Amino acid sequence: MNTSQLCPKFEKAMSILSKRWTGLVIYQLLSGPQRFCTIESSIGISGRLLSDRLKHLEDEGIVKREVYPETPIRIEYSLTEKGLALQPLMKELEKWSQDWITSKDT
Amino acid sequence: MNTSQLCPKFEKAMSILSKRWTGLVIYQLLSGPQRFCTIESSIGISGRLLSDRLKHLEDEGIVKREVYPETPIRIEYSLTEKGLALQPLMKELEKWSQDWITSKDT
DNA sequence: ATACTTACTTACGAAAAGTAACTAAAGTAA
DNA sequence: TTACTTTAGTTACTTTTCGTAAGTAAGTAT
Repeated sequence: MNTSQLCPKFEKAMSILSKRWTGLVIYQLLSGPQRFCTIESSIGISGRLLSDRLKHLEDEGIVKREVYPETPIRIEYSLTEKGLALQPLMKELEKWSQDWITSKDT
Repeated sequence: MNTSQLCPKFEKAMSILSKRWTGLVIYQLLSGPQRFCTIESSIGISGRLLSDRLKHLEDEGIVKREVYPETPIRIEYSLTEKGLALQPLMKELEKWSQDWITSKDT
Protein backbone atom coordinates (compact mmCIF):
# COMPACT_ATOMS: atom_id res chain seq x y z
CA MET A 1 0.00 0.00 0.00
CA ASN A 2 1.57 3.24 -1.15
CA THR A 3 -0.72 5.91 0.28
CA SER A 4 1.34 8.82 -0.89
CA GLN A 5 0.42 12.14 0.63
CA LEU A 6 3.13 13.92 -1.31
CA CYS A 7 2.65 16.16 -4.31
CA PRO A 8 3.25 13.92 -7.34
CA LYS A 9 5.14 16.68 -9.13
CA PHE A 10 7.49 17.06 -6.19
CA GLU A 11 7.94 13.32 -5.95
CA LYS A 12 8.79 13.14 -9.62
CA ALA A 13 11.29 16.00 -9.31
CA MET A 14 12.93 14.28 -6.36
CA SER A 15 13.10 10.98 -8.22
CA ILE A 16 15.09 12.66 -10.98
CA LEU A 17 17.56 14.22 -8.57
CA SER A 18 17.85 11.18 -6.35
CA LYS A 19 19.04 8.95 -9.13
CA ARG A 20 22.78 8.58 -8.78
CA TRP A 21 24.86 10.91 -11.02
CA THR A 22 21.99 12.91 -12.52
CA GLY A 23 22.49 15.80 -10.13
CA LEU A 24 26.19 16.01 -10.89
CA VAL A 25 25.59 15.80 -14.64
CA ILE A 26 23.16 18.71 -14.47
CA TYR A 27 25.50 20.67 -12.23
CA GLN A 28 28.37 20.11 -14.63
CA LEU A 29 26.28 21.28 -17.59
CA LEU A 30 25.44 24.49 -15.75
CA SER A 31 28.96 25.64 -16.58
CA GLY A 32 28.12 25.43 -20.28
CA PRO A 33 27.53 22.99 -23.15
CA GLN A 34 30.08 20.22 -23.28
CA ARG A 35 30.91 16.95 -24.90
CA PHE A 36 30.55 13.41 -23.62
CA CYS A 37 34.18 12.82 -22.68
CA THR A 38 34.43 16.15 -20.83
CA ILE A 39 31.51 15.31 -18.57
CA GLU A 40 32.84 11.80 -18.15
CA SER A 41 36.23 12.87 -16.83
CA SER A 42 35.08 15.87 -14.82
CA ILE A 43 32.58 14.06 -12.62
CA GLY A 44 34.21 10.62 -12.74
CA ILE A 45 31.26 8.68 -14.11
CA SER A 46 31.75 5.70 -16.43
CA GLY A 47 30.73 5.90 -20.07
CA ARG A 48 28.17 3.22 -19.57
CA LEU A 49 26.27 5.17 -16.95
CA LEU A 50 26.78 8.59 -18.49
CA SER A 51 25.24 7.30 -21.68
CA ASP A 52 22.26 6.04 -19.71
CA ARG A 53 21.84 9.22 -17.67
CA LEU A 54 22.09 11.57 -20.64
CA LYS A 55 19.42 9.55 -22.42
CA HIS A 56 17.11 9.81 -19.42
CA LEU A 57 17.75 13.52 -19.01
CA GLU A 58 16.99 14.02 -22.69
CA ASP A 59 13.72 12.12 -22.24
CA GLU A 60 12.87 14.39 -19.31
CA GLY A 61 13.53 17.45 -21.45
CA ILE A 62 16.33 18.63 -19.17
CA VAL A 63 19.25 18.07 -21.53
CA LYS A 64 19.59 18.46 -25.27
CA ARG A 65 22.07 16.78 -27.60
CA GLU A 66 23.56 18.37 -30.68
CA VAL A 67 25.77 16.74 -33.28
CA TYR A 68 28.49 18.70 -35.09
CA PRO A 69 29.86 16.59 -37.97
CA GLU A 70 33.41 17.86 -37.62
CA THR A 71 36.62 15.91 -37.45
CA PRO A 72 36.58 14.14 -35.14
CA ILE A 73 32.84 14.29 -34.58
CA ARG A 74 31.69 16.62 -31.84
CA ILE A 75 28.53 15.97 -29.89
CA GLU A 76 27.55 18.62 -27.40
CA TYR A 77 25.22 18.25 -24.50
CA SER A 78 23.59 21.28 -22.95
CA LEU A 79 20.75 22.20 -20.63
CA THR A 80 17.33 23.15 -21.90
CA GLU A 81 15.35 25.94 -20.27
CA LYS A 82 13.94 23.34 -17.92
CA GLY A 83 17.44 22.25 -16.98
CA LEU A 84 18.74 25.77 -16.54
CA ALA A 85 15.86 26.43 -14.17
CA LEU A 86 17.58 24.12 -11.69
CA GLN A 87 20.35 26.64 -11.15
CA PRO A 88 18.84 28.23 -8.01
CA LEU A 89 18.50 24.80 -6.45
CA MET A 90 22.13 23.99 -7.22
CA LYS A 91 23.18 27.30 -5.68
CA GLU A 92 21.32 26.33 -2.51
CA LEU A 93 23.07 23.00 -2.41
CA GLU A 94 26.44 24.71 -2.87
CA LYS A 95 25.59 27.03 0.01
CA TRP A 96 24.46 24.19 2.25
CA SER A 97 27.53 22.11 1.52
CA GLN A 98 29.82 25.03 2.33
CA ASP A 99 28.00 25.72 5.58
CA TRP A 100 27.49 22.19 6.84
CA ILE A 101 29.83 19.66 5.30
CA THR A 102 33.09 19.48 7.20
CA SER A 103 36.28 18.35 5.55
CA LYS A 104 36.20 15.22 7.73
CA ASP A 105 32.91 14.20 6.11
CA THR A 106 34.43 13.84 2.70
CA MET B 1 41.11 7.62 -13.07
CA ASN B 2 38.77 9.87 -11.16
CA THR B 3 40.16 13.34 -11.76
CA SER B 4 37.44 15.17 -9.95
CA GLN B 5 37.37 18.89 -10.54
CA LEU B 6 34.33 19.32 -8.31
CA CYS B 7 34.30 20.75 -4.82
CA PRO B 8 34.46 17.72 -2.49
CA LYS B 9 31.94 19.30 -0.13
CA PHE B 10 29.47 19.76 -2.94
CA GLU B 11 30.07 16.23 -4.16
CA LYS B 12 29.42 14.89 -0.68
CA ALA B 13 26.23 16.92 -0.36
CA MET B 14 25.03 15.64 -3.69
CA SER B 15 25.85 12.06 -2.76
CA ILE B 16 23.57 12.35 0.27
CA LEU B 17 20.69 13.74 -1.74
CA SER B 18 21.16 11.42 -4.68
CA LYS B 19 20.69 8.31 -2.62
CA ARG B 20 17.19 7.05 -3.19
CA TRP B 21 14.64 8.05 -0.49
CA THR B 22 16.91 10.29 1.57
CA GLY B 23 15.56 13.45 -0.01
CA LEU B 24 11.97 12.45 0.65
CA VAL B 25 12.74 11.44 4.24
CA ILE B 26 14.27 14.85 4.91
CA TYR B 27 11.39 16.59 3.16
CA GLN B 28 8.89 14.66 5.23
CA LEU B 29 10.67 15.56 8.46
CA LEU B 30 10.54 19.26 7.55
CA SER B 31 6.88 19.12 8.53
CA GLY B 32 7.90 18.22 12.07
CA PRO B 33 9.23 15.38 14.23
CA GLN B 34 7.55 12.07 13.56
CA ARG B 35 7.73 8.39 14.22
CA PHE B 36 8.98 5.53 12.10
CA CYS B 37 5.62 4.25 10.92
CA THR B 38 4.40 7.72 9.97
CA ILE B 39 7.35 8.34 7.68
CA GLU B 40 7.03 4.83 6.33
CA SER B 41 3.43 5.21 5.21
CA SER B 42 3.63 8.83 4.08
CA ILE B 43 6.44 8.41 1.58
CA GLY B 44 5.84 4.75 0.72
CA ILE B 45 9.25 3.42 1.69
CA SER B 46 9.70 -0.07 3.15
CA GLY B 47 10.77 -0.55 6.76
CA ARG B 48 13.97 -2.18 5.68
CA LEU B 49 15.15 0.83 3.71
CA LEU B 50 13.73 3.45 6.07
CA SER B 51 15.72 1.89 8.87
CA ASP B 52 18.85 2.05 6.76
CA ARG B 53 18.28 5.63 5.59
CA LEU B 54 17.52 6.96 9.06
CA LYS B 55 20.71 5.39 10.37
CA HIS B 56 22.75 7.02 7.62
CA LEU B 57 21.09 10.38 8.14
CA GLU B 58 21.83 10.11 11.86
CA ASP B 59 25.47 9.37 11.05
CA GLU B 60 25.56 12.45 8.84
CA GLY B 61 24.14 14.56 11.66
CA ILE B 62 21.05 15.46 9.66
CA VAL B 63 18.48 13.53 11.69
CA LYS B 64 18.19 12.86 15.41
CA ARG B 65 16.38 10.02 17.13
CA GLU B 66 14.62 10.28 20.47
CA VAL B 67 13.06 7.50 22.47
CA TYR B 68 9.95 8.07 24.62
CA PRO B 69 9.37 4.98 26.79
CA GLU B 70 5.60 5.24 26.65
CA THR B 71 3.09 2.53 25.85
CA PRO B 72 3.51 1.53 23.17
CA ILE B 73 7.01 2.87 22.80
CA ARG B 74 7.35 6.09 20.82
CA ILE B 75 10.48 6.89 18.88
CA GLU B 76 10.59 10.25 17.20
CA TYR B 77 12.81 11.30 14.37
CA SER B 78 13.50 14.94 13.73
CA LEU B 79 15.87 17.18 11.83
CA THR B 80 18.95 18.66 13.43
CA GLU B 81 20.01 22.22 12.64
CA LYS B 82 22.00 20.80 9.73
CA GLY B 83 18.91 19.05 8.44
CA LEU B 84 16.66 22.08 8.87
CA ALA B 85 19.15 24.09 6.84
CA LEU B 86 18.03 22.11 3.80
CA GLN B 87 14.65 23.83 3.82
CA PRO B 88 15.57 26.52 1.25
CA LEU B 89 16.78 23.82 -1.11
CA MET B 90 13.54 21.91 -0.72
CA LYS B 91 11.57 25.07 -1.41
CA GLU B 92 13.51 25.50 -4.64
CA LEU B 93 12.73 21.95 -5.64
CA GLU B 94 9.04 22.51 -4.90
CA LYS B 95 9.13 25.62 -7.05
CA TRP B 96 10.90 23.88 -9.91
CA SER B 97 8.55 20.91 -9.83
CA GLN B 98 5.52 23.20 -9.96
CA ASP B 99 6.96 25.17 -12.86
CA TRP B 100 8.38 22.37 -14.96
CA ILE B 101 6.88 18.98 -14.20
CA THR B 102 3.73 18.41 -16.21
CA SER B 103 1.04 16.05 -15.02
CA LYS B 104 1.89 13.76 -17.94
CA ASP B 105 5.39 13.31 -16.51
CA THR B 106 4.14 11.67 -13.36
C1' DA C 1 -1.09 -17.67 28.02
C1' DT C 2 -2.38 -15.12 23.86
C1' DA C 3 -2.88 -11.25 21.27
C1' DC C 4 -1.62 -6.43 19.96
C1' DT C 5 1.43 -2.52 18.90
C1' DT C 6 5.72 -0.29 17.44
C1' DA C 7 10.13 -0.54 15.66
C1' DC C 8 12.85 -2.77 13.64
C1' DT C 9 15.91 -7.16 11.33
C1' DT C 10 16.66 -11.20 8.23
C1' DA C 11 16.46 -13.81 4.04
C1' DC C 12 16.33 -13.90 -0.62
C1' DG C 13 15.34 -12.92 -5.59
C1' DA C 14 15.48 -8.81 -8.77
C1' DA C 15 17.32 -4.62 -10.40
C1' DA C 16 20.91 -1.24 -10.78
C1' DA C 17 25.73 0.10 -10.64
C1' DG C 18 30.79 -0.53 -11.50
C1' DT C 19 34.65 -2.16 -14.37
C1' DA C 20 36.84 -3.23 -18.37
C1' DA C 21 37.06 -4.48 -22.88
C1' DC C 22 35.09 -3.95 -27.32
C1' DT C 23 32.72 -1.57 -31.54
C1' DA C 24 31.49 2.08 -35.08
C1' DA C 25 32.41 5.97 -37.84
C1' DA C 26 35.39 9.13 -39.90
C1' DG C 27 39.53 11.09 -40.87
C1' DT C 28 45.02 10.82 -40.94
C1' DA C 29 49.65 8.90 -41.54
C1' DA C 30 52.91 5.69 -43.70
C1' DT D 1 46.03 0.06 -49.00
C1' DT D 2 46.66 -0.77 -44.35
C1' DA D 3 47.11 0.75 -39.86
C1' DC D 4 46.27 4.18 -36.35
C1' DT D 5 43.69 7.89 -33.86
C1' DT D 6 39.72 10.11 -31.77
C1' DT D 7 35.02 10.42 -30.09
C1' DA D 8 31.02 8.32 -28.60
C1' DG D 9 29.24 5.04 -27.25
C1' DT D 10 27.85 -0.60 -26.28
C1' DT D 11 28.47 -5.36 -24.35
C1' DA D 12 29.65 -8.73 -20.97
C1' DC D 13 30.23 -9.77 -16.47
C1' DT D 14 30.69 -9.06 -11.28
C1' DT D 15 29.29 -6.61 -7.16
C1' DT D 16 26.18 -3.78 -4.68
C1' DT D 17 21.75 -2.08 -3.62
C1' DC D 18 16.71 -2.51 -3.62
C1' DG D 19 12.13 -4.47 -2.76
C1' DT D 20 9.06 -7.81 -0.71
C1' DA D 21 7.66 -10.56 2.78
C1' DA D 22 8.21 -12.78 6.89
C1' DG D 23 10.18 -12.82 11.52
C1' DT D 24 11.81 -10.81 16.11
C1' DA D 25 11.82 -8.10 20.57
C1' DA D 26 9.86 -5.29 24.18
C1' DG D 27 6.01 -3.83 26.57
C1' DT D 28 1.24 -3.94 27.68
C1' DA D 29 -3.80 -5.55 27.68
C1' DT D 30 -7.23 -9.39 28.12
